[in-house]
Amino acid sequence: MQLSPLLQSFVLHFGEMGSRWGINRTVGQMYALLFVANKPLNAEDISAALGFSRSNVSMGLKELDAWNLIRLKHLPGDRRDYFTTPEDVWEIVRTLVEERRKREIEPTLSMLRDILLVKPGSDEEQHAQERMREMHDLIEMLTNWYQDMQKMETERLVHLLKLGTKVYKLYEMKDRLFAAANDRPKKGA
Amino acid sequence: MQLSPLLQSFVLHFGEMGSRWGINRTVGQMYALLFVANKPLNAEDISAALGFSRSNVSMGLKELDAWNLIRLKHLPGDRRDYFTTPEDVWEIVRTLVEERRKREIEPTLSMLRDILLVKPGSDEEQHAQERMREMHDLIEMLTNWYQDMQKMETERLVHLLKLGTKVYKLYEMKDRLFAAANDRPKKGA
DNA sequence: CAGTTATTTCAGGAATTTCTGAAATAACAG
DNA sequence: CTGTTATTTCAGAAATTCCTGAAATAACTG
Repeated sequence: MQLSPLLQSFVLHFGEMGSRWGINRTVGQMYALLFVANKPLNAEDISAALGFSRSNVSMGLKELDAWNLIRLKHLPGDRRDYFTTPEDVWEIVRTLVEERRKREIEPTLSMLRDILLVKPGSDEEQHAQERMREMHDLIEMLTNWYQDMQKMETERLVHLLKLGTKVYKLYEMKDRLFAAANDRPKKGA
Repeated sequence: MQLSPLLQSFVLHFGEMGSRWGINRTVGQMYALLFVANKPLNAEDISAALGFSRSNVSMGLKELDAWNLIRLKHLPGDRRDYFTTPEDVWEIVRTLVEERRKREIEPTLSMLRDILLVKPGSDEEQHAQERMREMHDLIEMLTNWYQDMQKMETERLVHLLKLGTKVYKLYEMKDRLFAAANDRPKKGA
């Protein structure tokens, strides 16, 4: 099977991008292919379309499954495994972020917390701990924020993102209004 | 020069993390070291502390400089180059995100836009384009949102992040209030 | 059960990335 | 200009990551 040039360039680009983000190039290509495919694909399809060995495809799919990024399907009367990506692109992004949080961010926070418990033995160590504290607090703030957002349905999240900083200006306005109201003497007080 | 175990574990951890995010392990370690150091370091210091060859340090610093992640300093009466990371951790994160946006996100958006201009030659291609459109729109929305946020001063940004979804609930409340007001018949209408 | 098809595993070869030492360049001092 | 010190460059060695083919396993079928 030969990919059309249109699919080809998409697939190759995502292979490259993957490799810049710590994802194996061929796994990136496999995912790109599954993402744009208009039907579930089996390992043989992928192998043929991308020209990788069957075993490489098997390992790639295992990897993608471990990241919870693909869905296994079965076609009636066919015992091969077919795969798709989730329909919803937002779900894909959420899964990616969530997995990286679990695998990389949490261990990092935990390492930082451990080191911060050690009593510094020198000025150098004390300064290092101050820096690590700053890093810890920043990462924690961002992940807390993300987990808060994570709960929203896509619709609302999109709305909120489109508002951008506008929503904050409104918030400041509210604060000013209340401040003004509190300046006025209350009836009967 | 030998690193204290406290610094050692931080530096090694960040080397590992770097490599999972597409950053060379030794470059990650160099950055971690510069980040926690209580004074500017020169290439020789780094080389000695981490046990890398002088030339590897030179290339690593060049790389970090290309990412705009380090600052060059000079000490009076010393013609060697000394380096630090920016004081502000938020600035570091912003620079990282901004550089990746320029290097990876923008080319991806541009590739997607190009492909989306091609007239689909089959159902397969048409479906692929629909998926790419979804991806394009999502990435564009996230980067637009980020660039909006990017403009805020750190203080305000932190405040907004801490509010999380609360700010959105307030926004919805405002909408409901206005809706209620509009339901009431207007005087003289 | 034997035969067939689908999938996985994994040792080691291939490809890529990273790192080094030696040499080149640069920048200054006397 | 010569000598000294700092930095960069780069070819190839070293290390790591990736990929494959062969064999094993698994899951069905008649």
